[in-house]
Amino acid sequence: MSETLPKNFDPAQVEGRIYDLWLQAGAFRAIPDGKRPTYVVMMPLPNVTGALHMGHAMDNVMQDMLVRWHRMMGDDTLWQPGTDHAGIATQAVVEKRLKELEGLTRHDLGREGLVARIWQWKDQYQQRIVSQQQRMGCSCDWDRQRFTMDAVCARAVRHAFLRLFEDGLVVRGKRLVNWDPFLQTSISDDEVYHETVQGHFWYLRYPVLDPKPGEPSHVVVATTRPETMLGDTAVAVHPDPEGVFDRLEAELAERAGAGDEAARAELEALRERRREVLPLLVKLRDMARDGRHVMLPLMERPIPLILDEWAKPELGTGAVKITPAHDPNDYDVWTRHKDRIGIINILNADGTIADTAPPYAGLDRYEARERVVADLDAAGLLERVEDREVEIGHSDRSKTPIEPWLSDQWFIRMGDVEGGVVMGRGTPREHRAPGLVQAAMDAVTEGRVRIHPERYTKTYLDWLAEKRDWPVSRQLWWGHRIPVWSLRTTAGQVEAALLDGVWGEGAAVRAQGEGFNRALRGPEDVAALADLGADTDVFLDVCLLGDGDERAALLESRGFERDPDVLDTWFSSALWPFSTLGWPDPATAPIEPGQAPLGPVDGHPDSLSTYYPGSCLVTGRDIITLWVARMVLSGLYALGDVPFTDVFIHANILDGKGERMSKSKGNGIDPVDIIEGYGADAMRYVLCDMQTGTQDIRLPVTAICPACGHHNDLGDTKHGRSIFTYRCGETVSGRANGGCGAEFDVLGTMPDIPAARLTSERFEIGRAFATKLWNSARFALMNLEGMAADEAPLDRAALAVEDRWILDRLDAAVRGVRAGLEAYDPSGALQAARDFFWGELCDWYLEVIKPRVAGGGEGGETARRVLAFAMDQVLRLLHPFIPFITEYLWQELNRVAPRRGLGFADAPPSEQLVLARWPEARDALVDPEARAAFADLQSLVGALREFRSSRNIPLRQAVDLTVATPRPEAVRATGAILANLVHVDALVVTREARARPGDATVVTGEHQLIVHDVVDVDAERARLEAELKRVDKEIAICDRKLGNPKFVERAPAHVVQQQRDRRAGYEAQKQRILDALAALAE
RNA sequence: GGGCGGAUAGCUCAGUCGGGAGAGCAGUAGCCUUACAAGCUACGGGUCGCAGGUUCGAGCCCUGUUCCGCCCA
Repeated sequence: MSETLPKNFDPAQVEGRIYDLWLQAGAFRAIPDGKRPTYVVMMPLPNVTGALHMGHAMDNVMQDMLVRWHRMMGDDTLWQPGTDHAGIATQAVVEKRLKELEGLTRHDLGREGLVARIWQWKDQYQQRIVSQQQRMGCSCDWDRQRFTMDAVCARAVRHAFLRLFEDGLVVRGKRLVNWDPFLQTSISDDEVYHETVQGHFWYLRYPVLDPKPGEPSHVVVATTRPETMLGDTAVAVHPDPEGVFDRLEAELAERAGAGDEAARAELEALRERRREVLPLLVKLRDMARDGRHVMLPLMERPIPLILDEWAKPELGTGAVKITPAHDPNDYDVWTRHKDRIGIINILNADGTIADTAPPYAGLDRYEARERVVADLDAAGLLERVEDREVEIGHSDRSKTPIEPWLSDQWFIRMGDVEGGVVMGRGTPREHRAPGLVQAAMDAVTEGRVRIHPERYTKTYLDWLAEKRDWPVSRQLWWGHRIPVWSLRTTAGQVEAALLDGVWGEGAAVRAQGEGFNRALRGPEDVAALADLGADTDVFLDVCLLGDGDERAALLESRGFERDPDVLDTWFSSALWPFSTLGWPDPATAPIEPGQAPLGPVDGHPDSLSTYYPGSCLVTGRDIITLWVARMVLSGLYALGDVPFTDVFIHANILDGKGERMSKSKGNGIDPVDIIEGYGADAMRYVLCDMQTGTQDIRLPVTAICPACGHHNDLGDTKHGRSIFTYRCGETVSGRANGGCGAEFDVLGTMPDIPAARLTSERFEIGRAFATKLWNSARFALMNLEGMAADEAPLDRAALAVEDRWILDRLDAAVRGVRAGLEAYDPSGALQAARDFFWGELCDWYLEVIKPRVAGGGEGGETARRVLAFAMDQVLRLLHPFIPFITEYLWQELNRVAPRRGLGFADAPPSEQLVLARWPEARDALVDPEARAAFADLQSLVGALREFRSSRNIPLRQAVDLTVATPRPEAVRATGAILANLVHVDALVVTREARARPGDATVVTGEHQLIVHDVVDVDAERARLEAELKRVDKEIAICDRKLGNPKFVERAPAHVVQQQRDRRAGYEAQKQRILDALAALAE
């Protein structure tokens, strides 16, 4: 027996070599052949802000698992890699570094200079990301790598934008946006997070103008942001305060009547409040009806009292100040009262007060707040101040408070459009949909896109159902610049000459303004603008397709200006499933040298028609609204078809405390650290094993002290100077654990404190599994060395019962793995593979065949054939989960036993496992008889092991055994195995047997084992009596059920029968135990 | 405020059709049994969050409730 494998598996030794092998074999390349079914996964492009963390590792491993599985099933498989430019996030990171390292701002560098810097950053991180993915084993087609701002994607962006523009789906407008005064850009709702902070509620007194007798001298309004009063244009009260109180009281009374104590208390409070404020609110309502005004203090501006349901009689003072330009709700009020009230923007882009509020102009908003409060107080107009918790929206990008702000923005119309929207124009699938969002909703409700787990369908539909317009402009320099040239003018000044030379292919012209948005297709449409009235404000907007279009210069010479903004990153991400494939024309896609061609080549069809629509999108649930929905509607709009048929939502990665893992929180683990500590396969194994479909994944984080190497559980380690540093060995729980006391940092950004590597001991499970696989393969290879190279069909009649059994179990595993993968249940799939490999192949089959393979002869040869086959199948089944070690062992197996088919079950050879055929379920392997025989054997072995253990009889000490069983032939057939596994000397198998003095009796299932000459009467009696008690308990449970007439009457017959059989079995066991006790007494 | 998840062994999690609660890790005891001590064998360990209900029978179905997490407003 020669050693064919090193004794220990060293992942670092093999992973790089194996990955190179795959690359050299071109195993990951997608080459359209127009024949095989395709399987396409579009990588949720990681952004180039920074390196990948475990969350990305999860996402990538799930994709690789699916992709490798489908590749082995013979599909023409494409896993499309790439990265995202992530507008705000990346620009913010680069700007921050610029400031920190060089003390420069973006304005010092200028637009081009900053963008050049960001490209450098992108190059660096893209490389890092790709290397991380390769370390994980990702089987992407690297020859097709894309970046959302590369030439291929940029062209798609321009085409998509132009088409939307032509269709009137790109609209400009002043809208209230979430403004980040720090980054000076608007951000989407998705980029805002809310934080509850201690704030105040200021009660302000606005003097009533010319109060009549009986009227109040002031109206009191409450606000959490007093500086916004500078932009107030009205005070609103409810049009029917009595009605509101009546309705609320009725509701509460009903709940109180039903015994709800809280409702009773609320009702009391409400009645009290009604007595206090209702008369005043009624008076104010009447004053509002009368068209009365109040004086806005400090600004000395009269503003009207208006009636609007937004004013809640039950809240605050019942009267509410209206600041349309700085509050979304007030903005809505304004839209309802446009004719009577104004809208005044009091903030500059940087968060200082604008010159629309002269006394405070130039002050920062927070300084202004203090001044306004002080001035009101001095004027006797500050009634009181309450402490109060307030929710403040923060920018996820800059972590600073955002302001609702009125600004010029571009939007994509998401809702239904009169006449509908043409989807997939110019494609065979061209059709009309009511609107973009509706199309995306229909795709899911009609099952053309299926979301797994299914419950996330609701998340998707609920979000889309709001049909909100999509704000797509970002006041940034990094991104796809909006290709629109605009001229602000009036209808009377528009002349056709302005657009001379602009009409034609690749350009679209629209005129937009208050209440209109017209397509201009030629000079006659320009002339028709006259009907708007000469003084009407008009934006002439020209969208150009080409980057180098000389019409741009022409327009600029006529006073048009290019929009300075860039598109929201998600705009280009939404096109990812087809922009990467060369849409709109793969044949002319501007790919880089060395990349896979996208157009038709040598009779191969083009990539776009081959790989669109794709198959599965794999991502986390937070991306459902941001991205999945937008990809679906973009795909439908551009190509008339969905971008994928399935969406697999996987778990998020949390730390030991259940907090989401992230680099910036200091609990983020770099997958490369795990790979270096445990191996890529170990990492992948654990991630797959923990992906169960319901739970997020908790990984207790361990920091390795850079000073002494001690492992610190971050959930139980004391902080150092900051929340990102810890002290080695100092525990919160007070447990001493032998650390060195040195302080370390977990972010890697503290200049004077060494950084700790973060890891998680949870991955030991994966390493243990890899080791087990390694060792079992070593055993197999040792025994297979010198095996015949031919593949003559194996004589089925020569199969031993254990051979038939293991093949039966293998077939069950093949079915189980497939079922798990098909159900997007990686944990279940892996469990099926593991239970077979470890629990059946290693624990039983390998042990059982040892004497056969050692002894040689025909039986040994058969065992070797079955062993080779089983290992072959195990490696295939495990490959999608743990690709490196399986591929390595496959190479070894190929060397030692190149042919592994059995004749009645084939194992098609393949040089590389990555391209080997996936095992199919085979009815020929199903063998219930062998399964039953082996179940008996396992039961007997288990019983004897337990007996040996309880009586401290070591395995080296042989025993003589008589087995009494209702199936003596079957048990006799496995007798040699039994004897070998549990060291039995003389074995007798009969139908009935009686213990002799000095014997011990063990009862298991239907069998009775009599172990001879192991005299220890007291121990034996104690053991039997314990057994008797246990069996009596079981009988009692059965009796309780069977004694219940309702059970016997109503439960299904088979359940009742099962209970009776069970009772009979225990009764028989009891009798044997009693006999044994009696024999003991003799 | 609305929606979705979770709560099962010390820890991390499974639990399919409603019909005797499982795995891994940790723990205890014993094993260098000719692949594997990162292993093998055996054992101990559970009021299935709480309260009701449906049912012959509930971890599973229904209602309510507490706590935790996420999403939306």
